[in-house]
Amino acid sequence: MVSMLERDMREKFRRSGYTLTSQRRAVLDALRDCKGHPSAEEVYLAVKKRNPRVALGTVYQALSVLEEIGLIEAKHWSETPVRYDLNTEPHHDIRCAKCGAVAEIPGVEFEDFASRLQENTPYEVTNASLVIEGVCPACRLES
Amino acid sequence: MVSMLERDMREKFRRSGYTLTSQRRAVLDALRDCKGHPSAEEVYLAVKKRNPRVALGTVYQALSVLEEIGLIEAKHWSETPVRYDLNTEPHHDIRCAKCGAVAEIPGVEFEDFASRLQENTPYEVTNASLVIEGVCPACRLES
DNA sequence: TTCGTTAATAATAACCATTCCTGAAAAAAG
DNA sequence: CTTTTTTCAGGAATGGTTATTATTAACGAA
Repeated sequence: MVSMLERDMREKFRRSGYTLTSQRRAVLDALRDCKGHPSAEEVYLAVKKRNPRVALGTVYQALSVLEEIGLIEAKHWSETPVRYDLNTEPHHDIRCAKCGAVAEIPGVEFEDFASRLQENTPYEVTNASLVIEGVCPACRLES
Repeated sequence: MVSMLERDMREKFRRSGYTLTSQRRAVLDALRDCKGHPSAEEVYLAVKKRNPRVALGTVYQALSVLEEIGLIEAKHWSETPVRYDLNTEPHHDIRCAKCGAVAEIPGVEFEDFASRLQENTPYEVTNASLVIEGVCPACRLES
């Protein structure tokens, strides 16, 4: 059985004109396995376990392509580095300002809000993402 | 007449324990004059016109302090560098992905949405900002 | 298939926004 | 005024990301 994700991936590559190389697939696989929100460096390390010859620059380029065709999403929290996330169900991520732990926030409908943005600007809204920061329960106990 | 902003500024400095130095004031003034959303470098250049001896590092440190005490807001768009904004009325900024022009989007109530976030996560939400990107009318005509 | 063309990769150097470090200066406290 | 603490200027260092270049792989046409 071919997964939903698998078909979506092939379709998006086909439409974009980019080729689905083994490196790009490896980056996608790494993001799928790694449940968290890895940085480019972390993705690089994960990919390297399978294929030691891959270069960090290739991972950056792959992440950029995957984001462009909408398979993944880049989260620009106030701290560097940028972290990446599979672009699956609509959800929001909150990041602990102390320990960096990332959790998802479900059940908050953002799409209505986003569409109302479009009604209030002459710009063509291409991307509206929510960057949420907070303190996780564990870190709250410590302080 | 002492402006609202002036009083707010003094109050926030008093409460924070930081000293209101001429450099920090100059950075705040630069942000007030510069209607756009300047980068640290741009703020540095503006400040330097008045006081050529100021260092770039000082501007970074001042921006960091001003953000910490809530006088300004840092906008982390997907493109570096970080851009800064006076923290006045609640509003959202949209940034053109092509030319970088920034415009405000009014009349979209975000606070209700943000407070609902808190109900859906065990994290203590400290900051929720909206990062919106799009294409401005001028750039849309060109393409 | 084979040739020619284009796209993608590996390796590494370069870039640049930001942070760190040091001694000097200024401000606050006593 | 003296001591203590904070802030600053100048510059070096850091680190995430991008650019460069030669090589390799994928694609298309004959």
